[in-house]
Amino acid sequence: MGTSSDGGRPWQSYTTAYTNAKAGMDGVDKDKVQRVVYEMSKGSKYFENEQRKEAFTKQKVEHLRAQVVKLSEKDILHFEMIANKRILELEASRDLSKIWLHTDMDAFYAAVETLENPSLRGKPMAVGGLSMISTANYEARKYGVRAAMPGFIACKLCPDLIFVPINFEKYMFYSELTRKVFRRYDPNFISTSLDEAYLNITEVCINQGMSSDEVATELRNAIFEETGLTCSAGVAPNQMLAKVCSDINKPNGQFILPNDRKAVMTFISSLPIRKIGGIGKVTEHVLRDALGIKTCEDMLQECALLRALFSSCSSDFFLSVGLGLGSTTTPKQKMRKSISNERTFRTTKDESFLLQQLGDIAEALSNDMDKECLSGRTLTLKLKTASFEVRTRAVSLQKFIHSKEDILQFASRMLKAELPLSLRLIGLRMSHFSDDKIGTLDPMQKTIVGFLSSDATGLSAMHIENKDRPNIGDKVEQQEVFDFNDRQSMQGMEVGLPSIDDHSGGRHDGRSFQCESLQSVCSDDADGFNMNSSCLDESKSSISVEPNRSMDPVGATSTSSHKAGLIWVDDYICSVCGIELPPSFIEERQEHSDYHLAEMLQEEESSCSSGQVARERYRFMHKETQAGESSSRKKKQKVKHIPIEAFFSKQV
DNA sequence: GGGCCAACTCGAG
DNA sequence: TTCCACTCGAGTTGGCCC
Repeated sequence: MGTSSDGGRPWQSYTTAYTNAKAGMDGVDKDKVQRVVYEMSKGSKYFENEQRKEAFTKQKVEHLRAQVVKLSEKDILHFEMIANKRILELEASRDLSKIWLHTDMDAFYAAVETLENPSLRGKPMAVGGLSMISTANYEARKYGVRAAMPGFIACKLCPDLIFVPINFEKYMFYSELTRKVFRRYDPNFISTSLDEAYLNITEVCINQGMSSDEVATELRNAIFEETGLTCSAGVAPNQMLAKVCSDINKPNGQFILPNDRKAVMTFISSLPIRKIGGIGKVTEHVLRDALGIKTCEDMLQECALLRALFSSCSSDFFLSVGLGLGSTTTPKQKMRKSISNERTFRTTKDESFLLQQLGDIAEALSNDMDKECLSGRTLTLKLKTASFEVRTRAVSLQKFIHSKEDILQFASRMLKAELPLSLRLIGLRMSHFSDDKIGTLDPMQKTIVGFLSSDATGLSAMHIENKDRPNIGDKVEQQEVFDFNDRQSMQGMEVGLPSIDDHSGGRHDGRSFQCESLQSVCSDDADGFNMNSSCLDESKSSISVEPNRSMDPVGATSTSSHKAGLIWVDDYICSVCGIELPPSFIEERQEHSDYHLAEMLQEEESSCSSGQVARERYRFMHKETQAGESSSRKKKQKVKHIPIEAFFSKQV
């Protein structure tokens, strides 16, 4: 982003959610749009935050590249064999018997506003405000104006742009009209938003003796007659492809992909991965720059790398994309999982103002919950600082709440624990709803939180007011001493293979563990949060060691190889747990061996009366290898399995 | 080993 | 002059506990 390598055109590398092409933007001078966006953004806090985020993505890319370099030819062949086997399995699951139709209303909000106010017709118009645009009509898109773009930037691109405020009631009314039409074709249609839906039109095609092309035309005509609005449609053998197809002939058009394997594979071969739902800016960047994957076909070409570097569920998703596979079933009715309310305001550190905002948000959230008869027990506070850094703090309660008073009580505690802080956004989210809607069940009856808590008011997992000593639940306070960005930047790399970079003991919770153990190690210090680093390192393993005991390193090493009994079956598979690691991943294999050694020592410890020898041996080995922290990750990877249908948002 | 938890990222519309 | 939203779902992690 704006480096010396950009040839004096730094805006070309500044990409946002709104600098990519969208329907109706084919003739737009992309370079000009990017330059304007860049010029209006550079130097701002927002811009700086975007730079930080991009730096983290680049770290991910570099990490993956390093892993690729380490793979030997033998490794590649090995993973290619596994990937090819998986491709055959996925291919066998291909279902070409269903016909799915995806509809997408054309510039929905803008079209509704124009329908109700015809004087807007033919003029560039956007729904939203100076801070953010929700959608823009096709006249505005010719200037590069589009959804998710700040209004003040849109004004620069199109000085004559007309702004219309959002009116959700109107959009919901028209959305319901479209749904009445959808029901005629598929009573169980899947609505993904006010203006999009998936319909299984298999039966309609068979029963009415119509082609999918004819059904799509008829449906679009019906929607126009009922609403006066146009929409686009895509037809394909599955939902993923139908969604891609509906974008091809936008606006007011349709595209039919036949239920034929050859047609699907031809269609998918040159399709950019960014067109696939679930692959966004970050994933595209990582796959392109680390593995050279640009099209869906590339996913199959690089199947060995995908299998080697990502978890099985991630690589399954990528391979499915390469094969043009997607969901062909209608899921059961989904229940709401959370409800939230947030608002942005002018950056301030005025405590009374922030608490006033919090009260308003709590009231709005409570009203929204009452409308849906919801009552929840997990309350999450979201904060956005002046530098656009987002923080969240959550509390799980002993009772289900929904009233403004209850919400505000717990939200205020969390907010006050963070102040003083300069903020630009506050949000509240409620989750873990009661089954009986607004109810009085005791949710903590079988949970450990209630066991830990002595707080009769309901605050259990947090101990905000207790600043005197560290506590397992003191996540809010411990956050203060932890640079979460550093940790988070590496988080996405920990897929498929254990990370060699992370010996820190984990994230915030890892630190909280360290702080807790310091209570015994550094008991002289009244304030558990001001430990120096050496003290933290010392406490890492949370073991107190008697100084006079000694350990024979040779003996310890031989125990490692002998008693853990770890061999690599077929050069790749751990004989103890079955996890797969290529021979060239020397450090990772060493970590893995250490993990099993630690396991073995733990067993030894439990059968030994004092356990001291085993602990010291472990401590010695741990220090020698600088490893052992990623062991639980390996365990998780081994057992984790997510069905392909459920995996529609990837993790990288 | 598995469920739960808190804090976080990513993506969508 | 104005200066980058809001809502929701789904995934990850390490730690805790039974």
